[in-house]
Amino acid sequence: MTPVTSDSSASSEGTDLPGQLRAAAADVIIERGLGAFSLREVARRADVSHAAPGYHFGDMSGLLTSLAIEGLDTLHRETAAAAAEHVDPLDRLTAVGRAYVKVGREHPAHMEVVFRPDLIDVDHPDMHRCGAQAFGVVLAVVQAIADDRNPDLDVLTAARLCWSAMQGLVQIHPKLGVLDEAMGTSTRSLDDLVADFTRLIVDGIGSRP
Amino acid sequence: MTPVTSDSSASSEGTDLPGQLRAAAADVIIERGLGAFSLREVARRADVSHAAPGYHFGDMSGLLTSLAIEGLDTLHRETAAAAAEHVDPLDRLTAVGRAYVKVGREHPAHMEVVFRPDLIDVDHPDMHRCGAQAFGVVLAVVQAIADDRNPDLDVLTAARLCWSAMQGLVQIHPKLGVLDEAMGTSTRSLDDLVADFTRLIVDGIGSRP
DNA sequence: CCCCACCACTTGACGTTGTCAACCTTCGAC
DNA sequence: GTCGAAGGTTGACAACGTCAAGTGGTGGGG
Repeated sequence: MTPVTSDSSASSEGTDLPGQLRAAAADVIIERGLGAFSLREVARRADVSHAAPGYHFGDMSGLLTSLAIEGLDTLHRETAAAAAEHVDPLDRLTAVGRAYVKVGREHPAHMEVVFRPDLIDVDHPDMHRCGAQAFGVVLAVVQAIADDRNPDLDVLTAARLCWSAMQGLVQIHPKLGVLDEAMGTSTRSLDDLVADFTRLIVDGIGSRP
Repeated sequence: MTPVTSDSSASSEGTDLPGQLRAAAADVIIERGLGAFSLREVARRADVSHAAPGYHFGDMSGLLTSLAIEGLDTLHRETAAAAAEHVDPLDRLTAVGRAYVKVGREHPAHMEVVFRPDLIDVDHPDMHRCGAQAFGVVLAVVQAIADDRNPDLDVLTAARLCWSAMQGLVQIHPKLGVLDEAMGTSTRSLDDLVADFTRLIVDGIGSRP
């Protein structure tokens, strides 16, 4: 019945319905939020019948998983490109962090869906592949820092920390904002927070002078 | 019509329907996941009519918000209690981190809902209050570290980093697990990762000897 | 004793949703 | 000219969230 291919192979242009459905899905998520997401609304925006998304992606999880894979892929490409623009290891780490939150800002629907195991199929092979590629970028940058200044560093753990801090930041940044205005503390932009975090992670918060 | 009180005031015991509904909701989330959450299933488990949850909490967002507030409250109490058990600032930071992931492990439904602005009402006053209290614990511990070893530390930013890292860890830990077995790297438990992260955050990943 | 208002639900209904079977329609191969 | 598949559409179904209206019990005033 349903092919469940989710191919993005629309050779030239114009009639890539899976792609249009992904784009419409991202729009719906941005405008209405993931809580009010609906396949039928996606179909309506793409001007196809209500069952067309199901035909191409099997079910809702299939469509959202496809979106998540796209998100992980651009995350990989953007962070890799940002890292390649700098030679100093610390500059590279900061650039990767900035690229991370930039992807979160420019493709909020994609990034919102990446870490939602209840909505997507986390065992999809492409999820594994793209996730490992993206993590590889962080790993390489941290390795460069270790080579440059701290040969004894546990690179794997440090890379995990960097990823956790960036993802945590993207997730709780809005909440930090309201917390700030409730406590009267100064609000900082995402980019500034990335720079702050990078410096703190590198230097340590308890560095004895 | 609907009271939308969501009071947890069931004086003695036995007939605290809002509390039973919260408990049932947590069970549903744990067993079926947030994606398959349904008010009617909650009502079924509490053995009440399908509209009872709506009567007490207004709508689905009301029930989930109530759950999130409960989660933030136990997060606040558990981390504060853990911090009080140690005097050395570093031990306290590690203990707070462990308490954070412990709450995430023992009350997964509550913690899963805390950072889902699309499902809950993030502007609920109790959300602000409990969130600020919980953040206050982290802030105090980081302040102690600053007093002890690094008077120049930007305490607010450092506390934000700690919270982001912990929350990011809770969120992406399952993904790290599958990444590990895909890359052949060693898998670490959540508690071990907390200890690793704490040490790295304190010492810095680029600490020149 | 009666009545009335209120609380804590229940009942019933409506519109929307995800999913699935069945059905068209176009198109290239044989 | 017929076949078969690709790429959808149509129709149906059960489950869902939400809301208006109804119901039983309880407590207090007259």
